[in-house]
Amino acid sequence: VMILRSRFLDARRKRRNFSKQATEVLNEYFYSHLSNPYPSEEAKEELAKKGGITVSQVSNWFGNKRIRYKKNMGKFQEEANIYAAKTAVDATNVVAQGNQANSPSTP
Amino acid sequence: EDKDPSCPSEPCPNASATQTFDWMKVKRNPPKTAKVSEYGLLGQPNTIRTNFTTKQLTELEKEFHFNKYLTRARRVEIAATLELNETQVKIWFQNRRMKQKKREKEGLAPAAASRSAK
DNA sequence: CAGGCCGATCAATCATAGTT
DNA sequence: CAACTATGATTGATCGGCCT
Repeated sequence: VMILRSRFLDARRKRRNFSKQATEVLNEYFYSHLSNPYPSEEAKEELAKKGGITVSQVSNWFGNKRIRYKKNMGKFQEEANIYAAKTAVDATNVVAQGNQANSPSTP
Repeated sequence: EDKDPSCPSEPCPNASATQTFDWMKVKRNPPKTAKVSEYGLLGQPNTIRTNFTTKQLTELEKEFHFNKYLTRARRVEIAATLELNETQVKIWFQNRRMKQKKREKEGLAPAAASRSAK
């Protein structure tokens, strides 16, 4: 019951915020898949590559993002709109029809 | 205690643009680590995750290096020695193995990257 | 059918980086 | 510079699936 908070005084926690681009890539995926923000292992690898971080970091990011998002959805509305608009630009190519397919490469 | 944690008495009028998907409603059951027989009666169930002491972690770590997998007998023994549930010991080993695997994986990928750089 | 393991995830918390 | 917030990582424990 003592102050055994010395659980891990390890210096392994030299956190460094992700690069702007990494966050960009992650948020883009998150908000464009808001209905199911659970990237597959393959998707995580790709996100990791694009963001210049590790797969574990991608997993951590999504884990934290999901929990924090649902914890306080209101706080993310603004962010959601920003990225929603971003991904929308990608579809403005074919303004002729409302194509819902958002998976460029799906055999 | 049968109540609906979400929207007590209204069909949830999805406010703005973004709606509420299933994953946002996911709720985990509270840890059953609680032991009604320990303090006399319920009241303060260990609703939170138990914090292992440094001593317990040290012992578990030692055992892990001895054997990555537990035996029923070993488990009972360790649980008794460390004053933990057999389940807690079991779970610790499972998590530990996953952690080990993760570390190995992370320990190889960077190696391959530095290989080309050198 | 019960019990253990895996892989993924949750959820709470720690410790620090970045803001105000 | 202190106080507060945002964020990455850690970890005990849960969930679903598979195997024995």
